[in-house]
Amino acid sequence: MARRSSDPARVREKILKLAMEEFARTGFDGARVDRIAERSKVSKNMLYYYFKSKEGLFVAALERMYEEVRDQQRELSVRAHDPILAMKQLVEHTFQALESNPNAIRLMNEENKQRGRFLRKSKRIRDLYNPLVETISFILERGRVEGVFRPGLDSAVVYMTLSSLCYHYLSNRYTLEIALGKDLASAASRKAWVEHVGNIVLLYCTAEVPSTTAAKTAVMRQRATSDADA
Amino acid sequence: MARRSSDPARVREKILKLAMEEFARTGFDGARVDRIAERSKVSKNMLYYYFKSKEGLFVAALERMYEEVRDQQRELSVRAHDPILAMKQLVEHTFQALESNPNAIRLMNEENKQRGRFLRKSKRIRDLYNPLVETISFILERGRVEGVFRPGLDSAVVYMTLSSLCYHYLSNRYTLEIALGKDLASAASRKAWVEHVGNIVLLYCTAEVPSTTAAKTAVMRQRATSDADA
Amino acid sequence: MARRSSDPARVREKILKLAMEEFARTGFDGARVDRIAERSKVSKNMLYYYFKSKEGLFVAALERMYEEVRDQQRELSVRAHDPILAMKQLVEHTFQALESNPNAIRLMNEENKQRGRFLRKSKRIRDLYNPLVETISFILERGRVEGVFRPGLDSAVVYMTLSSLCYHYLSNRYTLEIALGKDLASAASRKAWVEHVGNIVLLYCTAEVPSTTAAKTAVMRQRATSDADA
Amino acid sequence: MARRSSDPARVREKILKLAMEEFARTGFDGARVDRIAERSKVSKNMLYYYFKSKEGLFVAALERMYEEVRDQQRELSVRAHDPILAMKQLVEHTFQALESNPNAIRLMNEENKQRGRFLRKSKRIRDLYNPLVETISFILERGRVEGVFRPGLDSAVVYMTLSSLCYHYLSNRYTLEIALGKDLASAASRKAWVEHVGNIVLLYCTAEVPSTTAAKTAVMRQRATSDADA
DNA sequence: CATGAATGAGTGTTCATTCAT
DNA sequence: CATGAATGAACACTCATTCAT
Repeated sequence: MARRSSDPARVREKILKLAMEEFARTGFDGARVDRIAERSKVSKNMLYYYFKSKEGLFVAALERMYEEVRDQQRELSVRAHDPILAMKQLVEHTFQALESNPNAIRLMNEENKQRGRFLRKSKRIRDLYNPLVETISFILERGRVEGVFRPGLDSAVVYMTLSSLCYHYLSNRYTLEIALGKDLASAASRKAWVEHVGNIVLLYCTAEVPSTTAAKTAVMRQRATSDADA
Repeated sequence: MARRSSDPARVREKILKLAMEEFARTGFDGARVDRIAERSKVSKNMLYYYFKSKEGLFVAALERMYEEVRDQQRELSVRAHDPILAMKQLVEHTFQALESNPNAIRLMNEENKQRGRFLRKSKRIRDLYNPLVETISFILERGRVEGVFRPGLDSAVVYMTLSSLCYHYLSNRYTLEIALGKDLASAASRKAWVEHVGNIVLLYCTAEVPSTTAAKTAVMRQRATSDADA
Repeated sequence: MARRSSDPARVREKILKLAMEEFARTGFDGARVDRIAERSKVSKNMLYYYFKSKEGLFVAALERMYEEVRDQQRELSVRAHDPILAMKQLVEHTFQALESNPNAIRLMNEENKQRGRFLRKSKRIRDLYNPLVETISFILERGRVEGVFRPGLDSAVVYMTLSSLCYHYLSNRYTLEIALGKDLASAASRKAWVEHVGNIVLLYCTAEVPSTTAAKTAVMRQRATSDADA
Repeated sequence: MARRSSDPARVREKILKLAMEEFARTGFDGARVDRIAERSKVSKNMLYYYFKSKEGLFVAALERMYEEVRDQQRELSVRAHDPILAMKQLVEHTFQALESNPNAIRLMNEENKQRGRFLRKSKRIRDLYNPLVETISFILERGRVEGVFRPGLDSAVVYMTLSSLCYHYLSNRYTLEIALGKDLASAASRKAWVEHVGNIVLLYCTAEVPSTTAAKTAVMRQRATSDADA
């Protein structure tokens, strides 16, 4: 009913959404406050009223992004299945999450480019634990108990391994294509890579444990197929 | 006959060097033409005379960076040794090369952020083949012949695997540290990761080939040690 | 029936106090309405409710300042003593009043800078008579009757003389220090100046009246001492 | 012949002139860079090209003003005449200089309001000696030798006395008019004040020296006339 | 009386780029 | 080849003021 736009929380939200897009698309330096204001149909000063500065807006956008990622990973937890399947699904899910969230990748890259300077300003982000590592721990433990994974595996190492392989493919697509002369955007190419990542992670988790022969063989059979596609 | 001003090629070189630094440090949008001019002690007009525009300068800097990377990889070719050792050395060398060349990482990230927009403008870069993939092919072939690596391995996949794992650790250090709550900058941490990458790549190359037992066992022994460190 | 919020008059007062400070410190243009609101812990709207505009607030602050100055001068009236002593005390008091009231100086300067534009808007200020001039009249008259001051002295001229000499020393301290290369902030320097002003005013009031020899000699004795200090 | 405006020095000069006006009229905070740029018909960036910042421009304007004042006082030195006449002329000249230079007064006031913060930034200003004090020294010395002035006079005190009395009349005209209910702008009023200042300064210089009776009597005769006018 | 949210014109400053010499 | 001076659009940010509740 009011002439002025209704709900402050809604306005904040709209600004934040558009800010995430702008910052992801152009980086912190490339982002234009004017553009964010214009697109969110809010006058520039409101933007400063809510977020105090361009930096403040960026930090808020980062925080929101981290929350979204965490929530997404929380709801899609794959604790149910058998360890090997669970791990494969986890890889797939991680890849898909990153793929469907290009803004997250770009914001993280931006943050790394700035040497974590914005991260350091946000208590909220530091307190956002990553449920993925926990999920991995859970799967690793079950696998160990069931005798398909070897003992002594570090969930952090597994996390870094699979996320590096997923993230880099998506993040560095253009320079990889130059280096390899291949198209990485095709569905086939992506599918093959996800399978490759799953294989390699499982290989690492099952390696050298004698009784895993059956599992490993299954894994390798899949890999053989997918590698041929790539 | 010679003028006192240092010859044009040298000037170009100096500009390029400072431009690489500036672009790597601050990204394309954050980079300031004035700063590059000032630091290279060349008037701004010279900069435009040689490179036509900020974009032109960025492309030239990218080209130069790719050449340097290629040359570095060429001279350190590890074709000599036995396949398993060669692969391990290749991983180490790749990591070290990236680590000692943070500008290269940042420029590549920048280029990916811009969706390859500058890359596309440079014929020279597209023509720059990457000797690393060739080296990997060579090692894989020798490994296959010697019976330590399984057949059917794709050098591109191996390349992507090892470079993802090395690159991501260095490039995304800050967000990884947030996600894991660990310090990735320590020498111990880096060493453990390089060994982990070596292990995982070798695991992939030797997997499921029955006769590789000896090789695999050797690999795993090392891994056991390094994993304990991490 | 009473609301918990402190009564309007008190709020007005608080705002006014903080406004005087802000306007004195930074001038009209430098003053920030937000800052005044924040410091007086009153919402900006209240400020506009009470004073209508930034100008209105400034005028109110000016008025209040003039009232304070007048009240201060009223309560410290020195009508009691013998004329020469009274005049000396008046000078001292004037200097001290200005010195302890730097805001008054700055607000007056601001007002003069604006060519009296705000003064003209305030009937109240125009109606505020200055008791100082009256006091001077009183002292001059008594001095004339007692034969120590010469006749025909204009209280306005005496007022302007002594206030110029006191005011300027305090108001233009920084540029005077540049011009003279001296420190005017020291206690010794200030004391010497006040004595000098007293001497000069008395010299003017007693000049050339033959029978004043005694008074003049006394004055000069003091001057000799204080001039030596300066 | 050139399309772009001819002489850099001329451009700088034009900017400076307009800047002095703007700063004098509105003070530092009230001054608008845009306005200065527009009036001097120079694009805003040129202004920053030459003076680096609004502050830089203000400091430059202050410097220029001090130079002008010094030059003006230098050329009009009154060292020639007999001491009493010389002093009277000096007072008149000082008053006229300030009166014809309202920008100087306003810039000095501004500088004092800012507590000398700009002055401190300028080595040039600190090095600009004030020839006025020297002239006063000269006159005082001659007066002492001729026996019309008493010995032990401090040129700095005389300088402060006369400049306070001249400056304040002009600088604080509006608040003085309020305090006194008089018009200070009229020619008669100004003339009377200048004579008063002359009288008072001479009184101070000649006071209590027995043999000066003649001189003093002359002075007082003039004063009697002028005081009647006021 | 009192408040949080909103406005829009402006505020000092910077940028990549070009011109005349 | 080389330079100092110039451009103009943009940039992040701020201000006094007002509206709806």
